[in-house]
Amino acid sequence: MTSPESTSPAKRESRNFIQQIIDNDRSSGRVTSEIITRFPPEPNGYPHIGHAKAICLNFSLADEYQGRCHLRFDDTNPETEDMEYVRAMKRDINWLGFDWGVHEYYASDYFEQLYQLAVRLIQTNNAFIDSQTGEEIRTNRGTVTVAGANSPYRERSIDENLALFAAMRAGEFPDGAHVLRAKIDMASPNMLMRDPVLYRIKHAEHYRTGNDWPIYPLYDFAHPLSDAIEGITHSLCTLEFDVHRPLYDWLVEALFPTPRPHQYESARLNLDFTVTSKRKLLQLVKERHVDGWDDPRMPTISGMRRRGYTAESLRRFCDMIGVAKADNRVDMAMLEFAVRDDLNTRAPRVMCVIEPLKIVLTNVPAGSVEELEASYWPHDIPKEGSRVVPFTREIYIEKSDFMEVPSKNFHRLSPGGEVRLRYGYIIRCDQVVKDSHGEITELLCSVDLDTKSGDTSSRKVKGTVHWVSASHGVPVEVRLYDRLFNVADPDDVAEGQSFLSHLNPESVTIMQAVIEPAAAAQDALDRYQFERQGFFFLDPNELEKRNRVWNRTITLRDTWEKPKTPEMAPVQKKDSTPETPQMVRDPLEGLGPEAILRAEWLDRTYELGMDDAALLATRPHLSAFFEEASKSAPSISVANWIINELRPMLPSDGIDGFPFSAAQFAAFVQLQASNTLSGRQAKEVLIEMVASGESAAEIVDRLGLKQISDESELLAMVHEVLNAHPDRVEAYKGGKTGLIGFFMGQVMAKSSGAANPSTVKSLLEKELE
RNA sequence: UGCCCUAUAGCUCAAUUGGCAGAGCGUCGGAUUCUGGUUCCGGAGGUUCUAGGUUCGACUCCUAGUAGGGCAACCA
Repeated sequence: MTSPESTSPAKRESRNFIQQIIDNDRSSGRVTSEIITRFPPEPNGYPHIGHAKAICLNFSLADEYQGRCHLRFDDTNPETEDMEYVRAMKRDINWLGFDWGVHEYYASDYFEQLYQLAVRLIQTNNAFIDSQTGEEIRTNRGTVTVAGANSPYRERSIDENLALFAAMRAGEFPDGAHVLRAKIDMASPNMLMRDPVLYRIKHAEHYRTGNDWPIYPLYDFAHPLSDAIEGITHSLCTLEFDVHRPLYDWLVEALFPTPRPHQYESARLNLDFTVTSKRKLLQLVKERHVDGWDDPRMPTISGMRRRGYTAESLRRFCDMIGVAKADNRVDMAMLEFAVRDDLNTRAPRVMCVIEPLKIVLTNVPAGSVEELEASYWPHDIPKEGSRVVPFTREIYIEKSDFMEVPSKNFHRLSPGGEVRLRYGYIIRCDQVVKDSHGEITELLCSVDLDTKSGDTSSRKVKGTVHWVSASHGVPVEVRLYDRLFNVADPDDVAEGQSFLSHLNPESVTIMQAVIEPAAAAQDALDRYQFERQGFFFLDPNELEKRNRVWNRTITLRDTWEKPKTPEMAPVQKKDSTPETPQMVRDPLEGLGPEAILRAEWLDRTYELGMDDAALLATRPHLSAFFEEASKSAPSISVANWIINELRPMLPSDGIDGFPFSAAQFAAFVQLQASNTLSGRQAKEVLIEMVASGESAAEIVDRLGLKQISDESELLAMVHEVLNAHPDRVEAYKGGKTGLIGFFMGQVMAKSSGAANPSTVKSLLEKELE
């Protein structure tokens, strides 16, 4: 600790809250085995970007800790599930680049085991067969504000329950006749704990177990127990399952020994301009608003793959957005960045004109074909390879690269203007040819033959455009995709409206383009950047039908002439709504008459202030302790220490008693009030007192604690700290006075918290003059 | 109206657990460029939801509020 370098350790890589939990579990010994996570989809739909987040989370975490991640299909509902979805899920996880190895599981494989666990729950009187109708169960569950009522069948004998459950399993009852319920608490404020249903009768064919089972477990039963069966250590799910956690723990604790799995919840992903609810995606497909689950506009993994997104970019995106518990809505720009960044170094460049405008190069002889060499890669990407581009008298350029009346800053072609043909020559527009309607049909241009590409002495022009030979170019279909919805949050709709009303009618545009021959050849790749246009991917579905159709994966970033939104000028500050002036709150509000009297008395007698007085007045166990301790220590200090420090250390607010007497506590407060201990040391002592019940004096003695107030001793430390950080001293003198906190922290650390802070502060201020 | 979760830059997240409020994306400006791409450099952007309190020091602890989200399927 003496070397100055050691005081500024390399900045630690930031850890999300789940990584922190796992780190803790390992260092505290809660988990001694390897880390085992799981990804548990229900096979009832195609995986989408939200699944991708969960897949990346679970598999990456397992990878990071050299554990493993199971793939488990949560297939306990026979009515919605299908093998098709299992296949899609497995294919997409693999495509994303993750491998579950041999650890492929199905909740349906546990049906027998789960059944036996349910029997055990009945045997231990933790579950019963309820014969109420679904309607009755619902009404008797109560509401969020009123407690439910026990089922009349709740006290059936264990034997009767066992017999009934066996008969259910044997298929002797019709759907809905009985259910198995956990016996927990119909008055619980958590609705999930009001005797939740564990098993229901359902005579339905399951896609894997066929008609073997007339009863099926529910998620709340199957999920935690499947986790326990597989030895999952960390079971991650989305936020809305947080209310299920007590039930998860209840079941696992009732049926499994330690170590048990634990559930942790994080926020689901919301992405701008799209929807991810399974119901809505299904509706888009069924009502043919899109072309199927893998329509390139869909946020499904298969859709994004077909559009040309890469697995790497999706993984990168998931990494970028992180994991937290706050509801979120991720900016599309984040995804687009990840995609472009990956594609930039991955996709060779070719030229394709999407909206052709014919150009006749008047000084190029008809029939001449010059073969121009063109690199597949720009100068800044260290990859090799090139192709030949035919240059002929008639070529196409992009319609938008010509303006008859150029706007300011337009530096492409205009009458009399010049532009460079990429990999070719500089041309000048000599004449604009129009038809009888005044529509431009072609441009007559002349080539400056001294300006061939690669000629370093060649002069420079502002603009460079892509082009394709009219005679050698190949016609090809391209599909340009835009966002599926035209508002950021399609779910945000007025009463009676559907998210469909926000569908973007122009989310796809089909164009007949002309592409350079190299990219249309048999040995051409399936992914290119069309220069100045974007990244394109050969549609795999069309390719199977022997059609070459290019999907635009994403445009290039375009910083030219952004349409400025009208209200751009004054940056809208978020409304801080100071409309309602903060009311001066009465701390006594809501208190009973005797509590008010008591609070007023406490305030008067001890000069506590009404806030603290009210708090103590409503907590008799605290105020008794306070009054007793106040006999031998300053009352305000006692109150502050009780309210701010002691109380949060005690379980259930200290209502179950204190680990020491009020007199002992007073002695402790006195130690600090008399300046024997610094505030920091005092906190340390208090923690020890709560943990061990030792007296403050004993702890102070044992740990050798004593506040350092001696100025010369402190000054030495101050000098040491300042000398160790000349750069920061400089910064401080330059006006960065917030650094006083840094210096304070350094001195406090050096003295192990023993330094008298006010003395240190004044010394520091004096030294830094 | 009960219980639970959440709130830090425009967006998504950090802040070594009480000690310099930072990063990526976006945005704006400049340099480079035969892609208005890329790359490089720089700037702006903060009442850490609010109001009190504890502390030498609070995003972090205490009190009271506010706002958003979740929970009352025999779905997952």
